[in-house]
Amino acid sequence: MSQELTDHLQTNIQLSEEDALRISARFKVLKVKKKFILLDEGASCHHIYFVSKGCLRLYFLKENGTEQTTSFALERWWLTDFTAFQNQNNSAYSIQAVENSEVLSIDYQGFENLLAEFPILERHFRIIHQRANAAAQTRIRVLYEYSREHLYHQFVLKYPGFVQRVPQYLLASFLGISPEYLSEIRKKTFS
Amino acid sequence: MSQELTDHLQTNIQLSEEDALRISARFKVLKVKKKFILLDEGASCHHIYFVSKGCLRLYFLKENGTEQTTSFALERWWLTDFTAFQNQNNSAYSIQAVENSEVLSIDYQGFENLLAEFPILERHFRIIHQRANAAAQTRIRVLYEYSREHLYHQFVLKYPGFVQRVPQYLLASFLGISPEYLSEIRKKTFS
DNA sequence: CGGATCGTTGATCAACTTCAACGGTCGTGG
DNA sequence: CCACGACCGTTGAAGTTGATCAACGATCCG
Repeated sequence: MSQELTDHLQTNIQLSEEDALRISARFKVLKVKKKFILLDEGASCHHIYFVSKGCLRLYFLKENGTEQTTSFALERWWLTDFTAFQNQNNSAYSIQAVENSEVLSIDYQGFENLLAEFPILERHFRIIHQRANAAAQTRIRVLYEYSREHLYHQFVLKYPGFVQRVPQYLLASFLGISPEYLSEIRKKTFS
Repeated sequence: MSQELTDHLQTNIQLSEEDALRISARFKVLKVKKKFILLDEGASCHHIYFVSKGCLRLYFLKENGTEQTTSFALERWWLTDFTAFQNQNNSAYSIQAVENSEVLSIDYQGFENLLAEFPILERHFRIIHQRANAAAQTRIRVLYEYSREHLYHQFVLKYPGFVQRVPQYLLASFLGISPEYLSEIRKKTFS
């Protein structure tokens, strides 16, 4: 039973406390330590995850062997490899805990059942996904619009607290730059 | 009344022909010529668009004055600046017809009313948006994973017919490269 | 036919990567 | 609690990728 999930469920729709609890009970609670791997690239992706505490990251292995982080998920974010989840095939990404975290998970069938039993949730997830889409549009835009250096400065301005929470090499990976270059950028900034 | 829309609406949900027609009737039909601008950057974004025939593009103006295309929408795709649409404020993008097109549009309030009257549509759009999210995840991934040159080759392989439909400078813009560099890539390819 | 737009070419330049090396720090086992 | 090793961040040199600018040829359309 997670307070974060029941709160979250009630943000977009009218849902009784009872129903919120009944829904919340369908999720499995995972308490994971920093660096724990929830989903391994190549494994079948049956679950969707909700972060109730902590932080996860989604990443994959590039041809040159380095890890490329494509997203972080903080409290109250949903995360999975949506392509694999929908099509019920193997994941092209891994998911790892960046901090000690509490994560709720539900598998594909459980999720479908939930939507069938509580059709009001269709609206909730329609809104969640529509917003995620808006965010993705913006994300793609800034990748086109700005230099990597500018991207770093923007990120620090936008998420000042978050920069402290992740090691620098993960931030570099997320921004799509080498740790060395990020180091150079930071040096420039402070001098 | 658009055959494309009624067909599209019936792909994810059970919907009677009558209801499909009744829904479809709420959309305004726009027949636009190539290069016609449906939405102008900075204008208020009240509508969401469904492409029934032809092709649209979403783009914005970069600081250096060049246009950056971030997506194309082909038949049966939904398109808008989702951030602006949701929040009912001004658009950060423009939308232009790439070819002579037929487009259906509905404004924010009309869309909300439709969802209220036909709640089954929540499911339809939940699925549409979930899929769009999966696509965005993949899009972001390839932007990180591959060189611009590789991106071009992949694109040609994946959408061989589409490359013929758009002028080369728009393709370059979408790939995030200069027309000159695209020209160079093509030269290398054929020699 | 004439003008504007589009694609190409080559030269120079900026952004960012790669590699190798070094110093600091953190956590773990003795 | 200390010592050691692994990992992390930094530095500098050399190399790549792709942008920018200017000029020219081709093509499309009125």
